Amino acid sequence: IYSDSEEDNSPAKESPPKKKLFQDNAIESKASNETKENLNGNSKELINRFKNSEEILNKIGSDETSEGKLESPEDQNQSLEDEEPLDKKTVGSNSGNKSKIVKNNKSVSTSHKKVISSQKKKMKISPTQGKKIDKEVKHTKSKNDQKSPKSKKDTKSPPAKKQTSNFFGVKMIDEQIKEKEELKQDTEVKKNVLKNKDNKDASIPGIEYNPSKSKYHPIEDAFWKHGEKVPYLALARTLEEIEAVSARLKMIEILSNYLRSVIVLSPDDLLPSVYLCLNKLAPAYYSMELGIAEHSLMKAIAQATGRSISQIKSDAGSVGDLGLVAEQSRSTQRMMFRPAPLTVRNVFDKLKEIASMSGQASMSKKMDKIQSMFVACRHSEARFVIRSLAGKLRIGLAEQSVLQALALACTMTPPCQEYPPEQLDVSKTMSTESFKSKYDEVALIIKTTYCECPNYDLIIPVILNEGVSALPIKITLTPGIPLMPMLAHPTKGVGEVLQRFDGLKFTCEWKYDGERAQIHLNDEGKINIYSRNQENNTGKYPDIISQLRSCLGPDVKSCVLDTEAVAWDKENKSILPFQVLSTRKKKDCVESEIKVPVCVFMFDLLYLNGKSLVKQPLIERRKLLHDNFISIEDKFVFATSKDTTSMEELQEFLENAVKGNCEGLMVKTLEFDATYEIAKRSRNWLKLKKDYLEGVGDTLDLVVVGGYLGRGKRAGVYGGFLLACYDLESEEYQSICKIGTGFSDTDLQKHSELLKQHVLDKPRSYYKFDSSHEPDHWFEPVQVWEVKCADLSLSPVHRAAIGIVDPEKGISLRFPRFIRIRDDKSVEEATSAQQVADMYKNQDQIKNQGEINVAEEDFY
DNA sequence: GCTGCCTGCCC
DNA sequence: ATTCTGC
DNA sequence: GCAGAATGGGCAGGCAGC
Repeated sequence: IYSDSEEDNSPAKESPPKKKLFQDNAIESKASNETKENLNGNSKELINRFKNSEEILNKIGSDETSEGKLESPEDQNQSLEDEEPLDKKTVGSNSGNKSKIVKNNKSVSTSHKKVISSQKKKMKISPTQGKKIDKEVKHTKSKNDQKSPKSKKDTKSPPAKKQTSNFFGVKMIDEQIKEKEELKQDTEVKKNVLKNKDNKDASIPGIEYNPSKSKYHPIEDAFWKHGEKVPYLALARTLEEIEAVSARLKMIEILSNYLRSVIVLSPDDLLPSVYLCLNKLAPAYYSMELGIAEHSLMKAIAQATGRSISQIKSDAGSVGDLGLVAEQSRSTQRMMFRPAPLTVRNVFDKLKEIASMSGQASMSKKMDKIQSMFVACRHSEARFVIRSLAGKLRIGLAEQSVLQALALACTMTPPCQEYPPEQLDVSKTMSTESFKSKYDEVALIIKTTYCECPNYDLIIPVILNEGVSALPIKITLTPGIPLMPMLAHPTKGVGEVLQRFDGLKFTCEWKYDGERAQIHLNDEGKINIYSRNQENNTGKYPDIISQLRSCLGPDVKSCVLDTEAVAWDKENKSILPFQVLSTRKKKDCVESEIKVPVCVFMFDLLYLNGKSLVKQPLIERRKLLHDNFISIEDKFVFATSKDTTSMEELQEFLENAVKGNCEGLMVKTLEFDATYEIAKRSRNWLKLKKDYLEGVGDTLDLVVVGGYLGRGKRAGVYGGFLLACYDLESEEYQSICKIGTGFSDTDLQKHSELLKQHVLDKPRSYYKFDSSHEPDHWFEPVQVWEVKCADLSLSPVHRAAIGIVDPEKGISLRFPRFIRIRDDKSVEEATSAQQVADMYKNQDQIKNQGEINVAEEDFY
């Protein structure tokens, strides 16, 4: 493995003098972006690529023209209205450089002001007060930043997720008022922001619904009556309260209060309520997709509000959340008729309808549907409807907490009682300890059931009709229904593995770079295959299905196997890269047409002949696996494993796994804590990969050339960046990857502060990139970052080392993450295109393939 | 019928 | 996938 | 250490628009 960091440190190495960057003579832009010939990137091609190093390639349209066009003119007409003073201040305190920034990014900054202004109006806060909010938001931020280590505790400011600070205005305001604001005030203002309601909204029944109040009464505190449909506003209010809190126990309590009301008053709405909280439509294996995401959603919002897409887009950029944008846009709308209030079931049904639409013109039908929902939204409903459509609720509560809340609700207010129920709050009638132990018991039952049968359509009715205690009897692990898979924790080295499993028996297995495949065989001989996320992959693997029988032992009637499906080169008996596997067709595959064969590596057995094995330790499950299944070359084989506790052997085994084209190792206890009980612990295994090790793995030093405005908790800073390597030959900065992980919150603050001083109004002519990666802001090349990755890949869109390994494809990074700033390197000393190409060619998998090719050539 | 964009799902 | 953070 | 939420590359599938 080529690790450049050390070599590069020696300044002796070619360090090109900073010079002719701006001489155009040398630039003979080889960027011949004529797109062209196009075979589609099919698998055969990829395989060939690994067999012969010369081939034909396909190209996805490139365009370097992205240089010029920055923003559409329409945004520039926005009136500045009453924010003028704020605007002036913002610009005024900028140094010359910065005022240019503001100008260049007019669309972003003006529209942002607009959002702020609408917030102000909504809150009925005078302009001065409004400014104060901005200040204070920033105040906490910078405080966090400056003395993070020490004052971490007292900067208990509202969570970042609620902040919508002005990206550009922030700094100067901060300087002006840096003095003495109390954090307490800050918190209070924040609270007001969240609680304050529109006058217009004040008349809406249910607006005061508050599931977070203490001693919540499921009947009296609800604002709808027994037998009525649950108003969507009740759920929206619940989600709002949850979002305003960061303590998970509190979130669970809030949600459980809402659920208690639903259970008592409107049990039929429990199922849609749960689904809406999870942002799911159905079990994953039903393959129900909305087919709507950010782009379509922006279009829908634009249409519904009569604004332009680019306005919506730029608001989304500065606010960091489409849901909030929608909520704010909506309030400016005047409506002739007030549509009927939304109900929970109503919203859920509409989402399902949207998902079920397909075929010609389905997109515009979906748009209509979204708009009809949108105009019926009141108060915060729009925020959550839009987020549901976007696929993320982002309230700090998800699957595990929903299950926990369900458990709490069912414990306090047991389902299936007559109305009015006798038991509304069981915790009042028993000791704290006995309540707690009952609660734990219920939670474990619900979670276990869910893990063995992740299907709320089955679980919720049983809870409602027969109670939680019926779950373990009625709903059990069944072949044909996927179960949650065991996952693994990353570990930083052999040392950490030995430390964690100190004194325990454990086994190590090669970690294959393929796709998780859970293979089910039921009593009737029916076979199903599920992905790691319970998607139904049965139609994707007819080859596995037709070959499964040959690997079954004589006594196997039914089973569930845990395996990894890996692209397989039969001739050379070797593993092909993940990228090859992923070119396989996904739907309705026909065995005879399969271009990428797979080999299945079996590593666990979860069910055999009618019996669940999840409570058995791995050592037993593995024995059953080996006793009942037969290894078939090229088709079904057991994962290579080794039981050892010797550090040296472990190390060596890891090296071998990497040489064998594997990612690393999986390490699992055999006896102690060795069951497959996901509900108790879902990451019970360890994974050990080469690139986790400190100082090992591929590391590159890359130049930051662009930034993307952050979303959610990254609103107000850049959430991701575009990185480039430097090509000495052409003096180009060639895009190599985007990066968005590895940063602490402080890192992000600092990066944003620095880089916003180097914003360009258009990319430099020597930046090479694909238009699909156009950042929100371009930067001057001013900083080098050390970045780690797991692999280098040939990329259809990135341009690094284009023309060296492949005439039309550049190189990109798999799993890129930020390590640190390299202040000791100038941008021209960044990893070069040639070095990138060398690193690509030096990868074990490429070399392995290369050796085979060489051998073949010799043979002929 | 072809292409490009968007989406969802693998990692 | 990786990584960071509040609890 | 869990749970959740930020974010990555890259593929096939599907629809819109030509």
